[in-house]
Amino acid sequence: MLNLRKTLFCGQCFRWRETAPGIFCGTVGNRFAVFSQQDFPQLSSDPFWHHYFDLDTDYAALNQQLAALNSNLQKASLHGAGIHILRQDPWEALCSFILSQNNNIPRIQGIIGRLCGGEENPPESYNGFFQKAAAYPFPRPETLASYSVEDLAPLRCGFRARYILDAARKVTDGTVQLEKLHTAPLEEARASLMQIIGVGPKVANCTLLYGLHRMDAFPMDVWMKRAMKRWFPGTKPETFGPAAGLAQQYIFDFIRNGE
DNA sequence: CACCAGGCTCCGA
DNA sequence: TCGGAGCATGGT
Repeated sequence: MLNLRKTLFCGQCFRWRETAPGIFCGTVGNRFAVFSQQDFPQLSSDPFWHHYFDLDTDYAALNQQLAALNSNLQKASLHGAGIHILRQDPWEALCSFILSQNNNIPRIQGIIGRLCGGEENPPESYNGFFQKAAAYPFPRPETLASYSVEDLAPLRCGFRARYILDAARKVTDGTVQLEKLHTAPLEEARASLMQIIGVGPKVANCTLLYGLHRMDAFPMDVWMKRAMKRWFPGTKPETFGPAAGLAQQYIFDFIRNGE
């Protein structure tokens, strides 16, 4: 059973807000939504949200596979049960994780909110719940490609501004073809993304996992290195198999909220 | 005031 | 190829 709060706030996406206890507001594509946990399973009948929340994937089966590999991973997967890997827009995921580097989640949310315009232009209210969830679509790469670093100054994203612009240009001119990365070999897809200034292995892997639903991608960072050393000494990411990305998300969530 | 934040680039050995 | 400073900004 999908857990909305865990799924939306485990660090895989940045445009949702819990505007009141149990009330989640966010924008996906050009749809602004207000959900609560009770909206499931009714939500699953809507094809758009069904796809976004990845309701066709058998997470129970994946959990069992992961839990069987290692007792520590079993703990992490129990703690993370209910997390789904969202099917986010590749471009939005790429931008989000470029902005996430050397940054923290609240500030990432703020920057992305400003990038989408919702922080400066909030609708008057939405069922009384609206606070600062950005009810505006994520800007397209063609739009951002026409901007300059100075134009992005109001975002206050610092040195990441030129990275965003380089990403926008390379996606717009076809240097990086995001849709092709769905089926490209993992290493090839990673190398393609790393043509972008400011995109290293971590950002590339996060883009693949969260933006292209490449469950085989394993974002390795300082957190994960620490976790691997502590809980899985001598283990390599490949050990986690085709659901390595999901394992990574469980472990990340476990470090943040469990442990 | 120091330190940190889901890293990456650049530079020097 | 490897290690470490520097990077802009905001929060604690």
